[in-house]
Amino acid sequence: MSRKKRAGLDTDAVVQEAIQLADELGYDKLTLAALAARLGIKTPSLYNHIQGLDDLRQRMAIHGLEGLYSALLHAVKLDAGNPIQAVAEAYVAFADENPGVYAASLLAPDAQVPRWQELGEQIVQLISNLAEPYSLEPDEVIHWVRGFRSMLHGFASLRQAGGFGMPIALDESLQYMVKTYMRGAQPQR
Amino acid sequence: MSRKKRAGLDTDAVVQEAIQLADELGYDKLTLAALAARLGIKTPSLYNHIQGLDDLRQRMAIHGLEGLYSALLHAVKLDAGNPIQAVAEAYVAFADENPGVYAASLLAPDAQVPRWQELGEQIVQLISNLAEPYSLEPDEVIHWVRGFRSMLHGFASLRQAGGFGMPIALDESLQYMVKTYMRGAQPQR
DNA sequence: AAATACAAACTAACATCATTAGTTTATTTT
DNA sequence: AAAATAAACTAATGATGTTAGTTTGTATTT
Repeated sequence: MSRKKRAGLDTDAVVQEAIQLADELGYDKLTLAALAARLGIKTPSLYNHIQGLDDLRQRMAIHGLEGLYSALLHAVKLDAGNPIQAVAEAYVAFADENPGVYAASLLAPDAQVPRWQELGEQIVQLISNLAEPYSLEPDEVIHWVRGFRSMLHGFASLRQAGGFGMPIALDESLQYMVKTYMRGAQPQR
Repeated sequence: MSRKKRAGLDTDAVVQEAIQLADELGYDKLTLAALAARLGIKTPSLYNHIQGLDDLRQRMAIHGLEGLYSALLHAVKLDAGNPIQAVAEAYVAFADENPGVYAASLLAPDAQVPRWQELGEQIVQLISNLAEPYSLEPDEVIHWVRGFRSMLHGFASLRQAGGFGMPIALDESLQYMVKTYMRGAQPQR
């Protein structure tokens, strides 16, 4: 059952180390050479576990979406008071703490990989559920979800890129943004 | 006054061609080799006009911000009816039509380059002006601007990355998002 | 008009990177 | 113990960015 090979390496260990490296160096600075060195093997040996750089990035993307989904789910379960704010904070925190894998998760999903598509749908579903209190039309729910995701990704992305200049009171900015979007979605009386 | 050299090339022509190439191939696929070939010169000759790939990307970023600012300004001047929606549409359209240069414009501004900082501030100022009707406190204006930029960048970025799945009714989604944010920012009566 | 200066092209060379092919070796299975 | 297999290796190739040093065409100066 348990096959042990020379260095105890398998695909998952390689991807895991790649994620860690990408978080440290930045997604675009991740190289197979650096990864191999870190694992104590030569670059070509990586091809025993992954198909190449593109394949590695795909696997990182899937790990990223799994982590993100898990973080969002956890936020919903924990904070029942204001799930929308909780999800927003969890989303941004995840991107902040796992910049490498978050960048990978933005890769255009390959339709050939069902798990990929599936994870995307799960995340959309989770966010859709957040819109329930607003009693929106089905079409509007789609718009609401797209808007919410845009806000969160945009905020996380700009923040990561240093696009906000001085990083002062960013938490308040996130809160304000989400609060404002929520208030705007509320039925007008 | 007018110096003509061998191939009529100058820094600006190189950057211009690089932008065009990046828009065609994608920002990350832009290589000095491809750029040189397109200009009919050898790769090292590029170094007579630019300092290297990083320098080229910086120049592309500045051109991108100039183009973006210009597009937003134009939208404000033209559509006096709903300047916020007009700016949002102009922003997303610019990112859509100039994907390469828009990607470049997201580079973290180098504090050593004044023009860069300056353009960022101009864009922030332009967006700040949009918040005037809401009579917000100074702190709130900052939050409002950050939120608005996050929405627009997130929308443009996710759309570009194919993150929205089926690209159905994206214009309506953008309208909904902006409308909702606007409504939420309105003083409650 | 001839000489000089200079900018912009070139060739040659190097380091790094991803990738493929073929080989060795350690572990597992028979 | 022998055979099979998986995972490491070496060697080699083609791209890429970059630097150094050289040639050459245009512009300026004499």
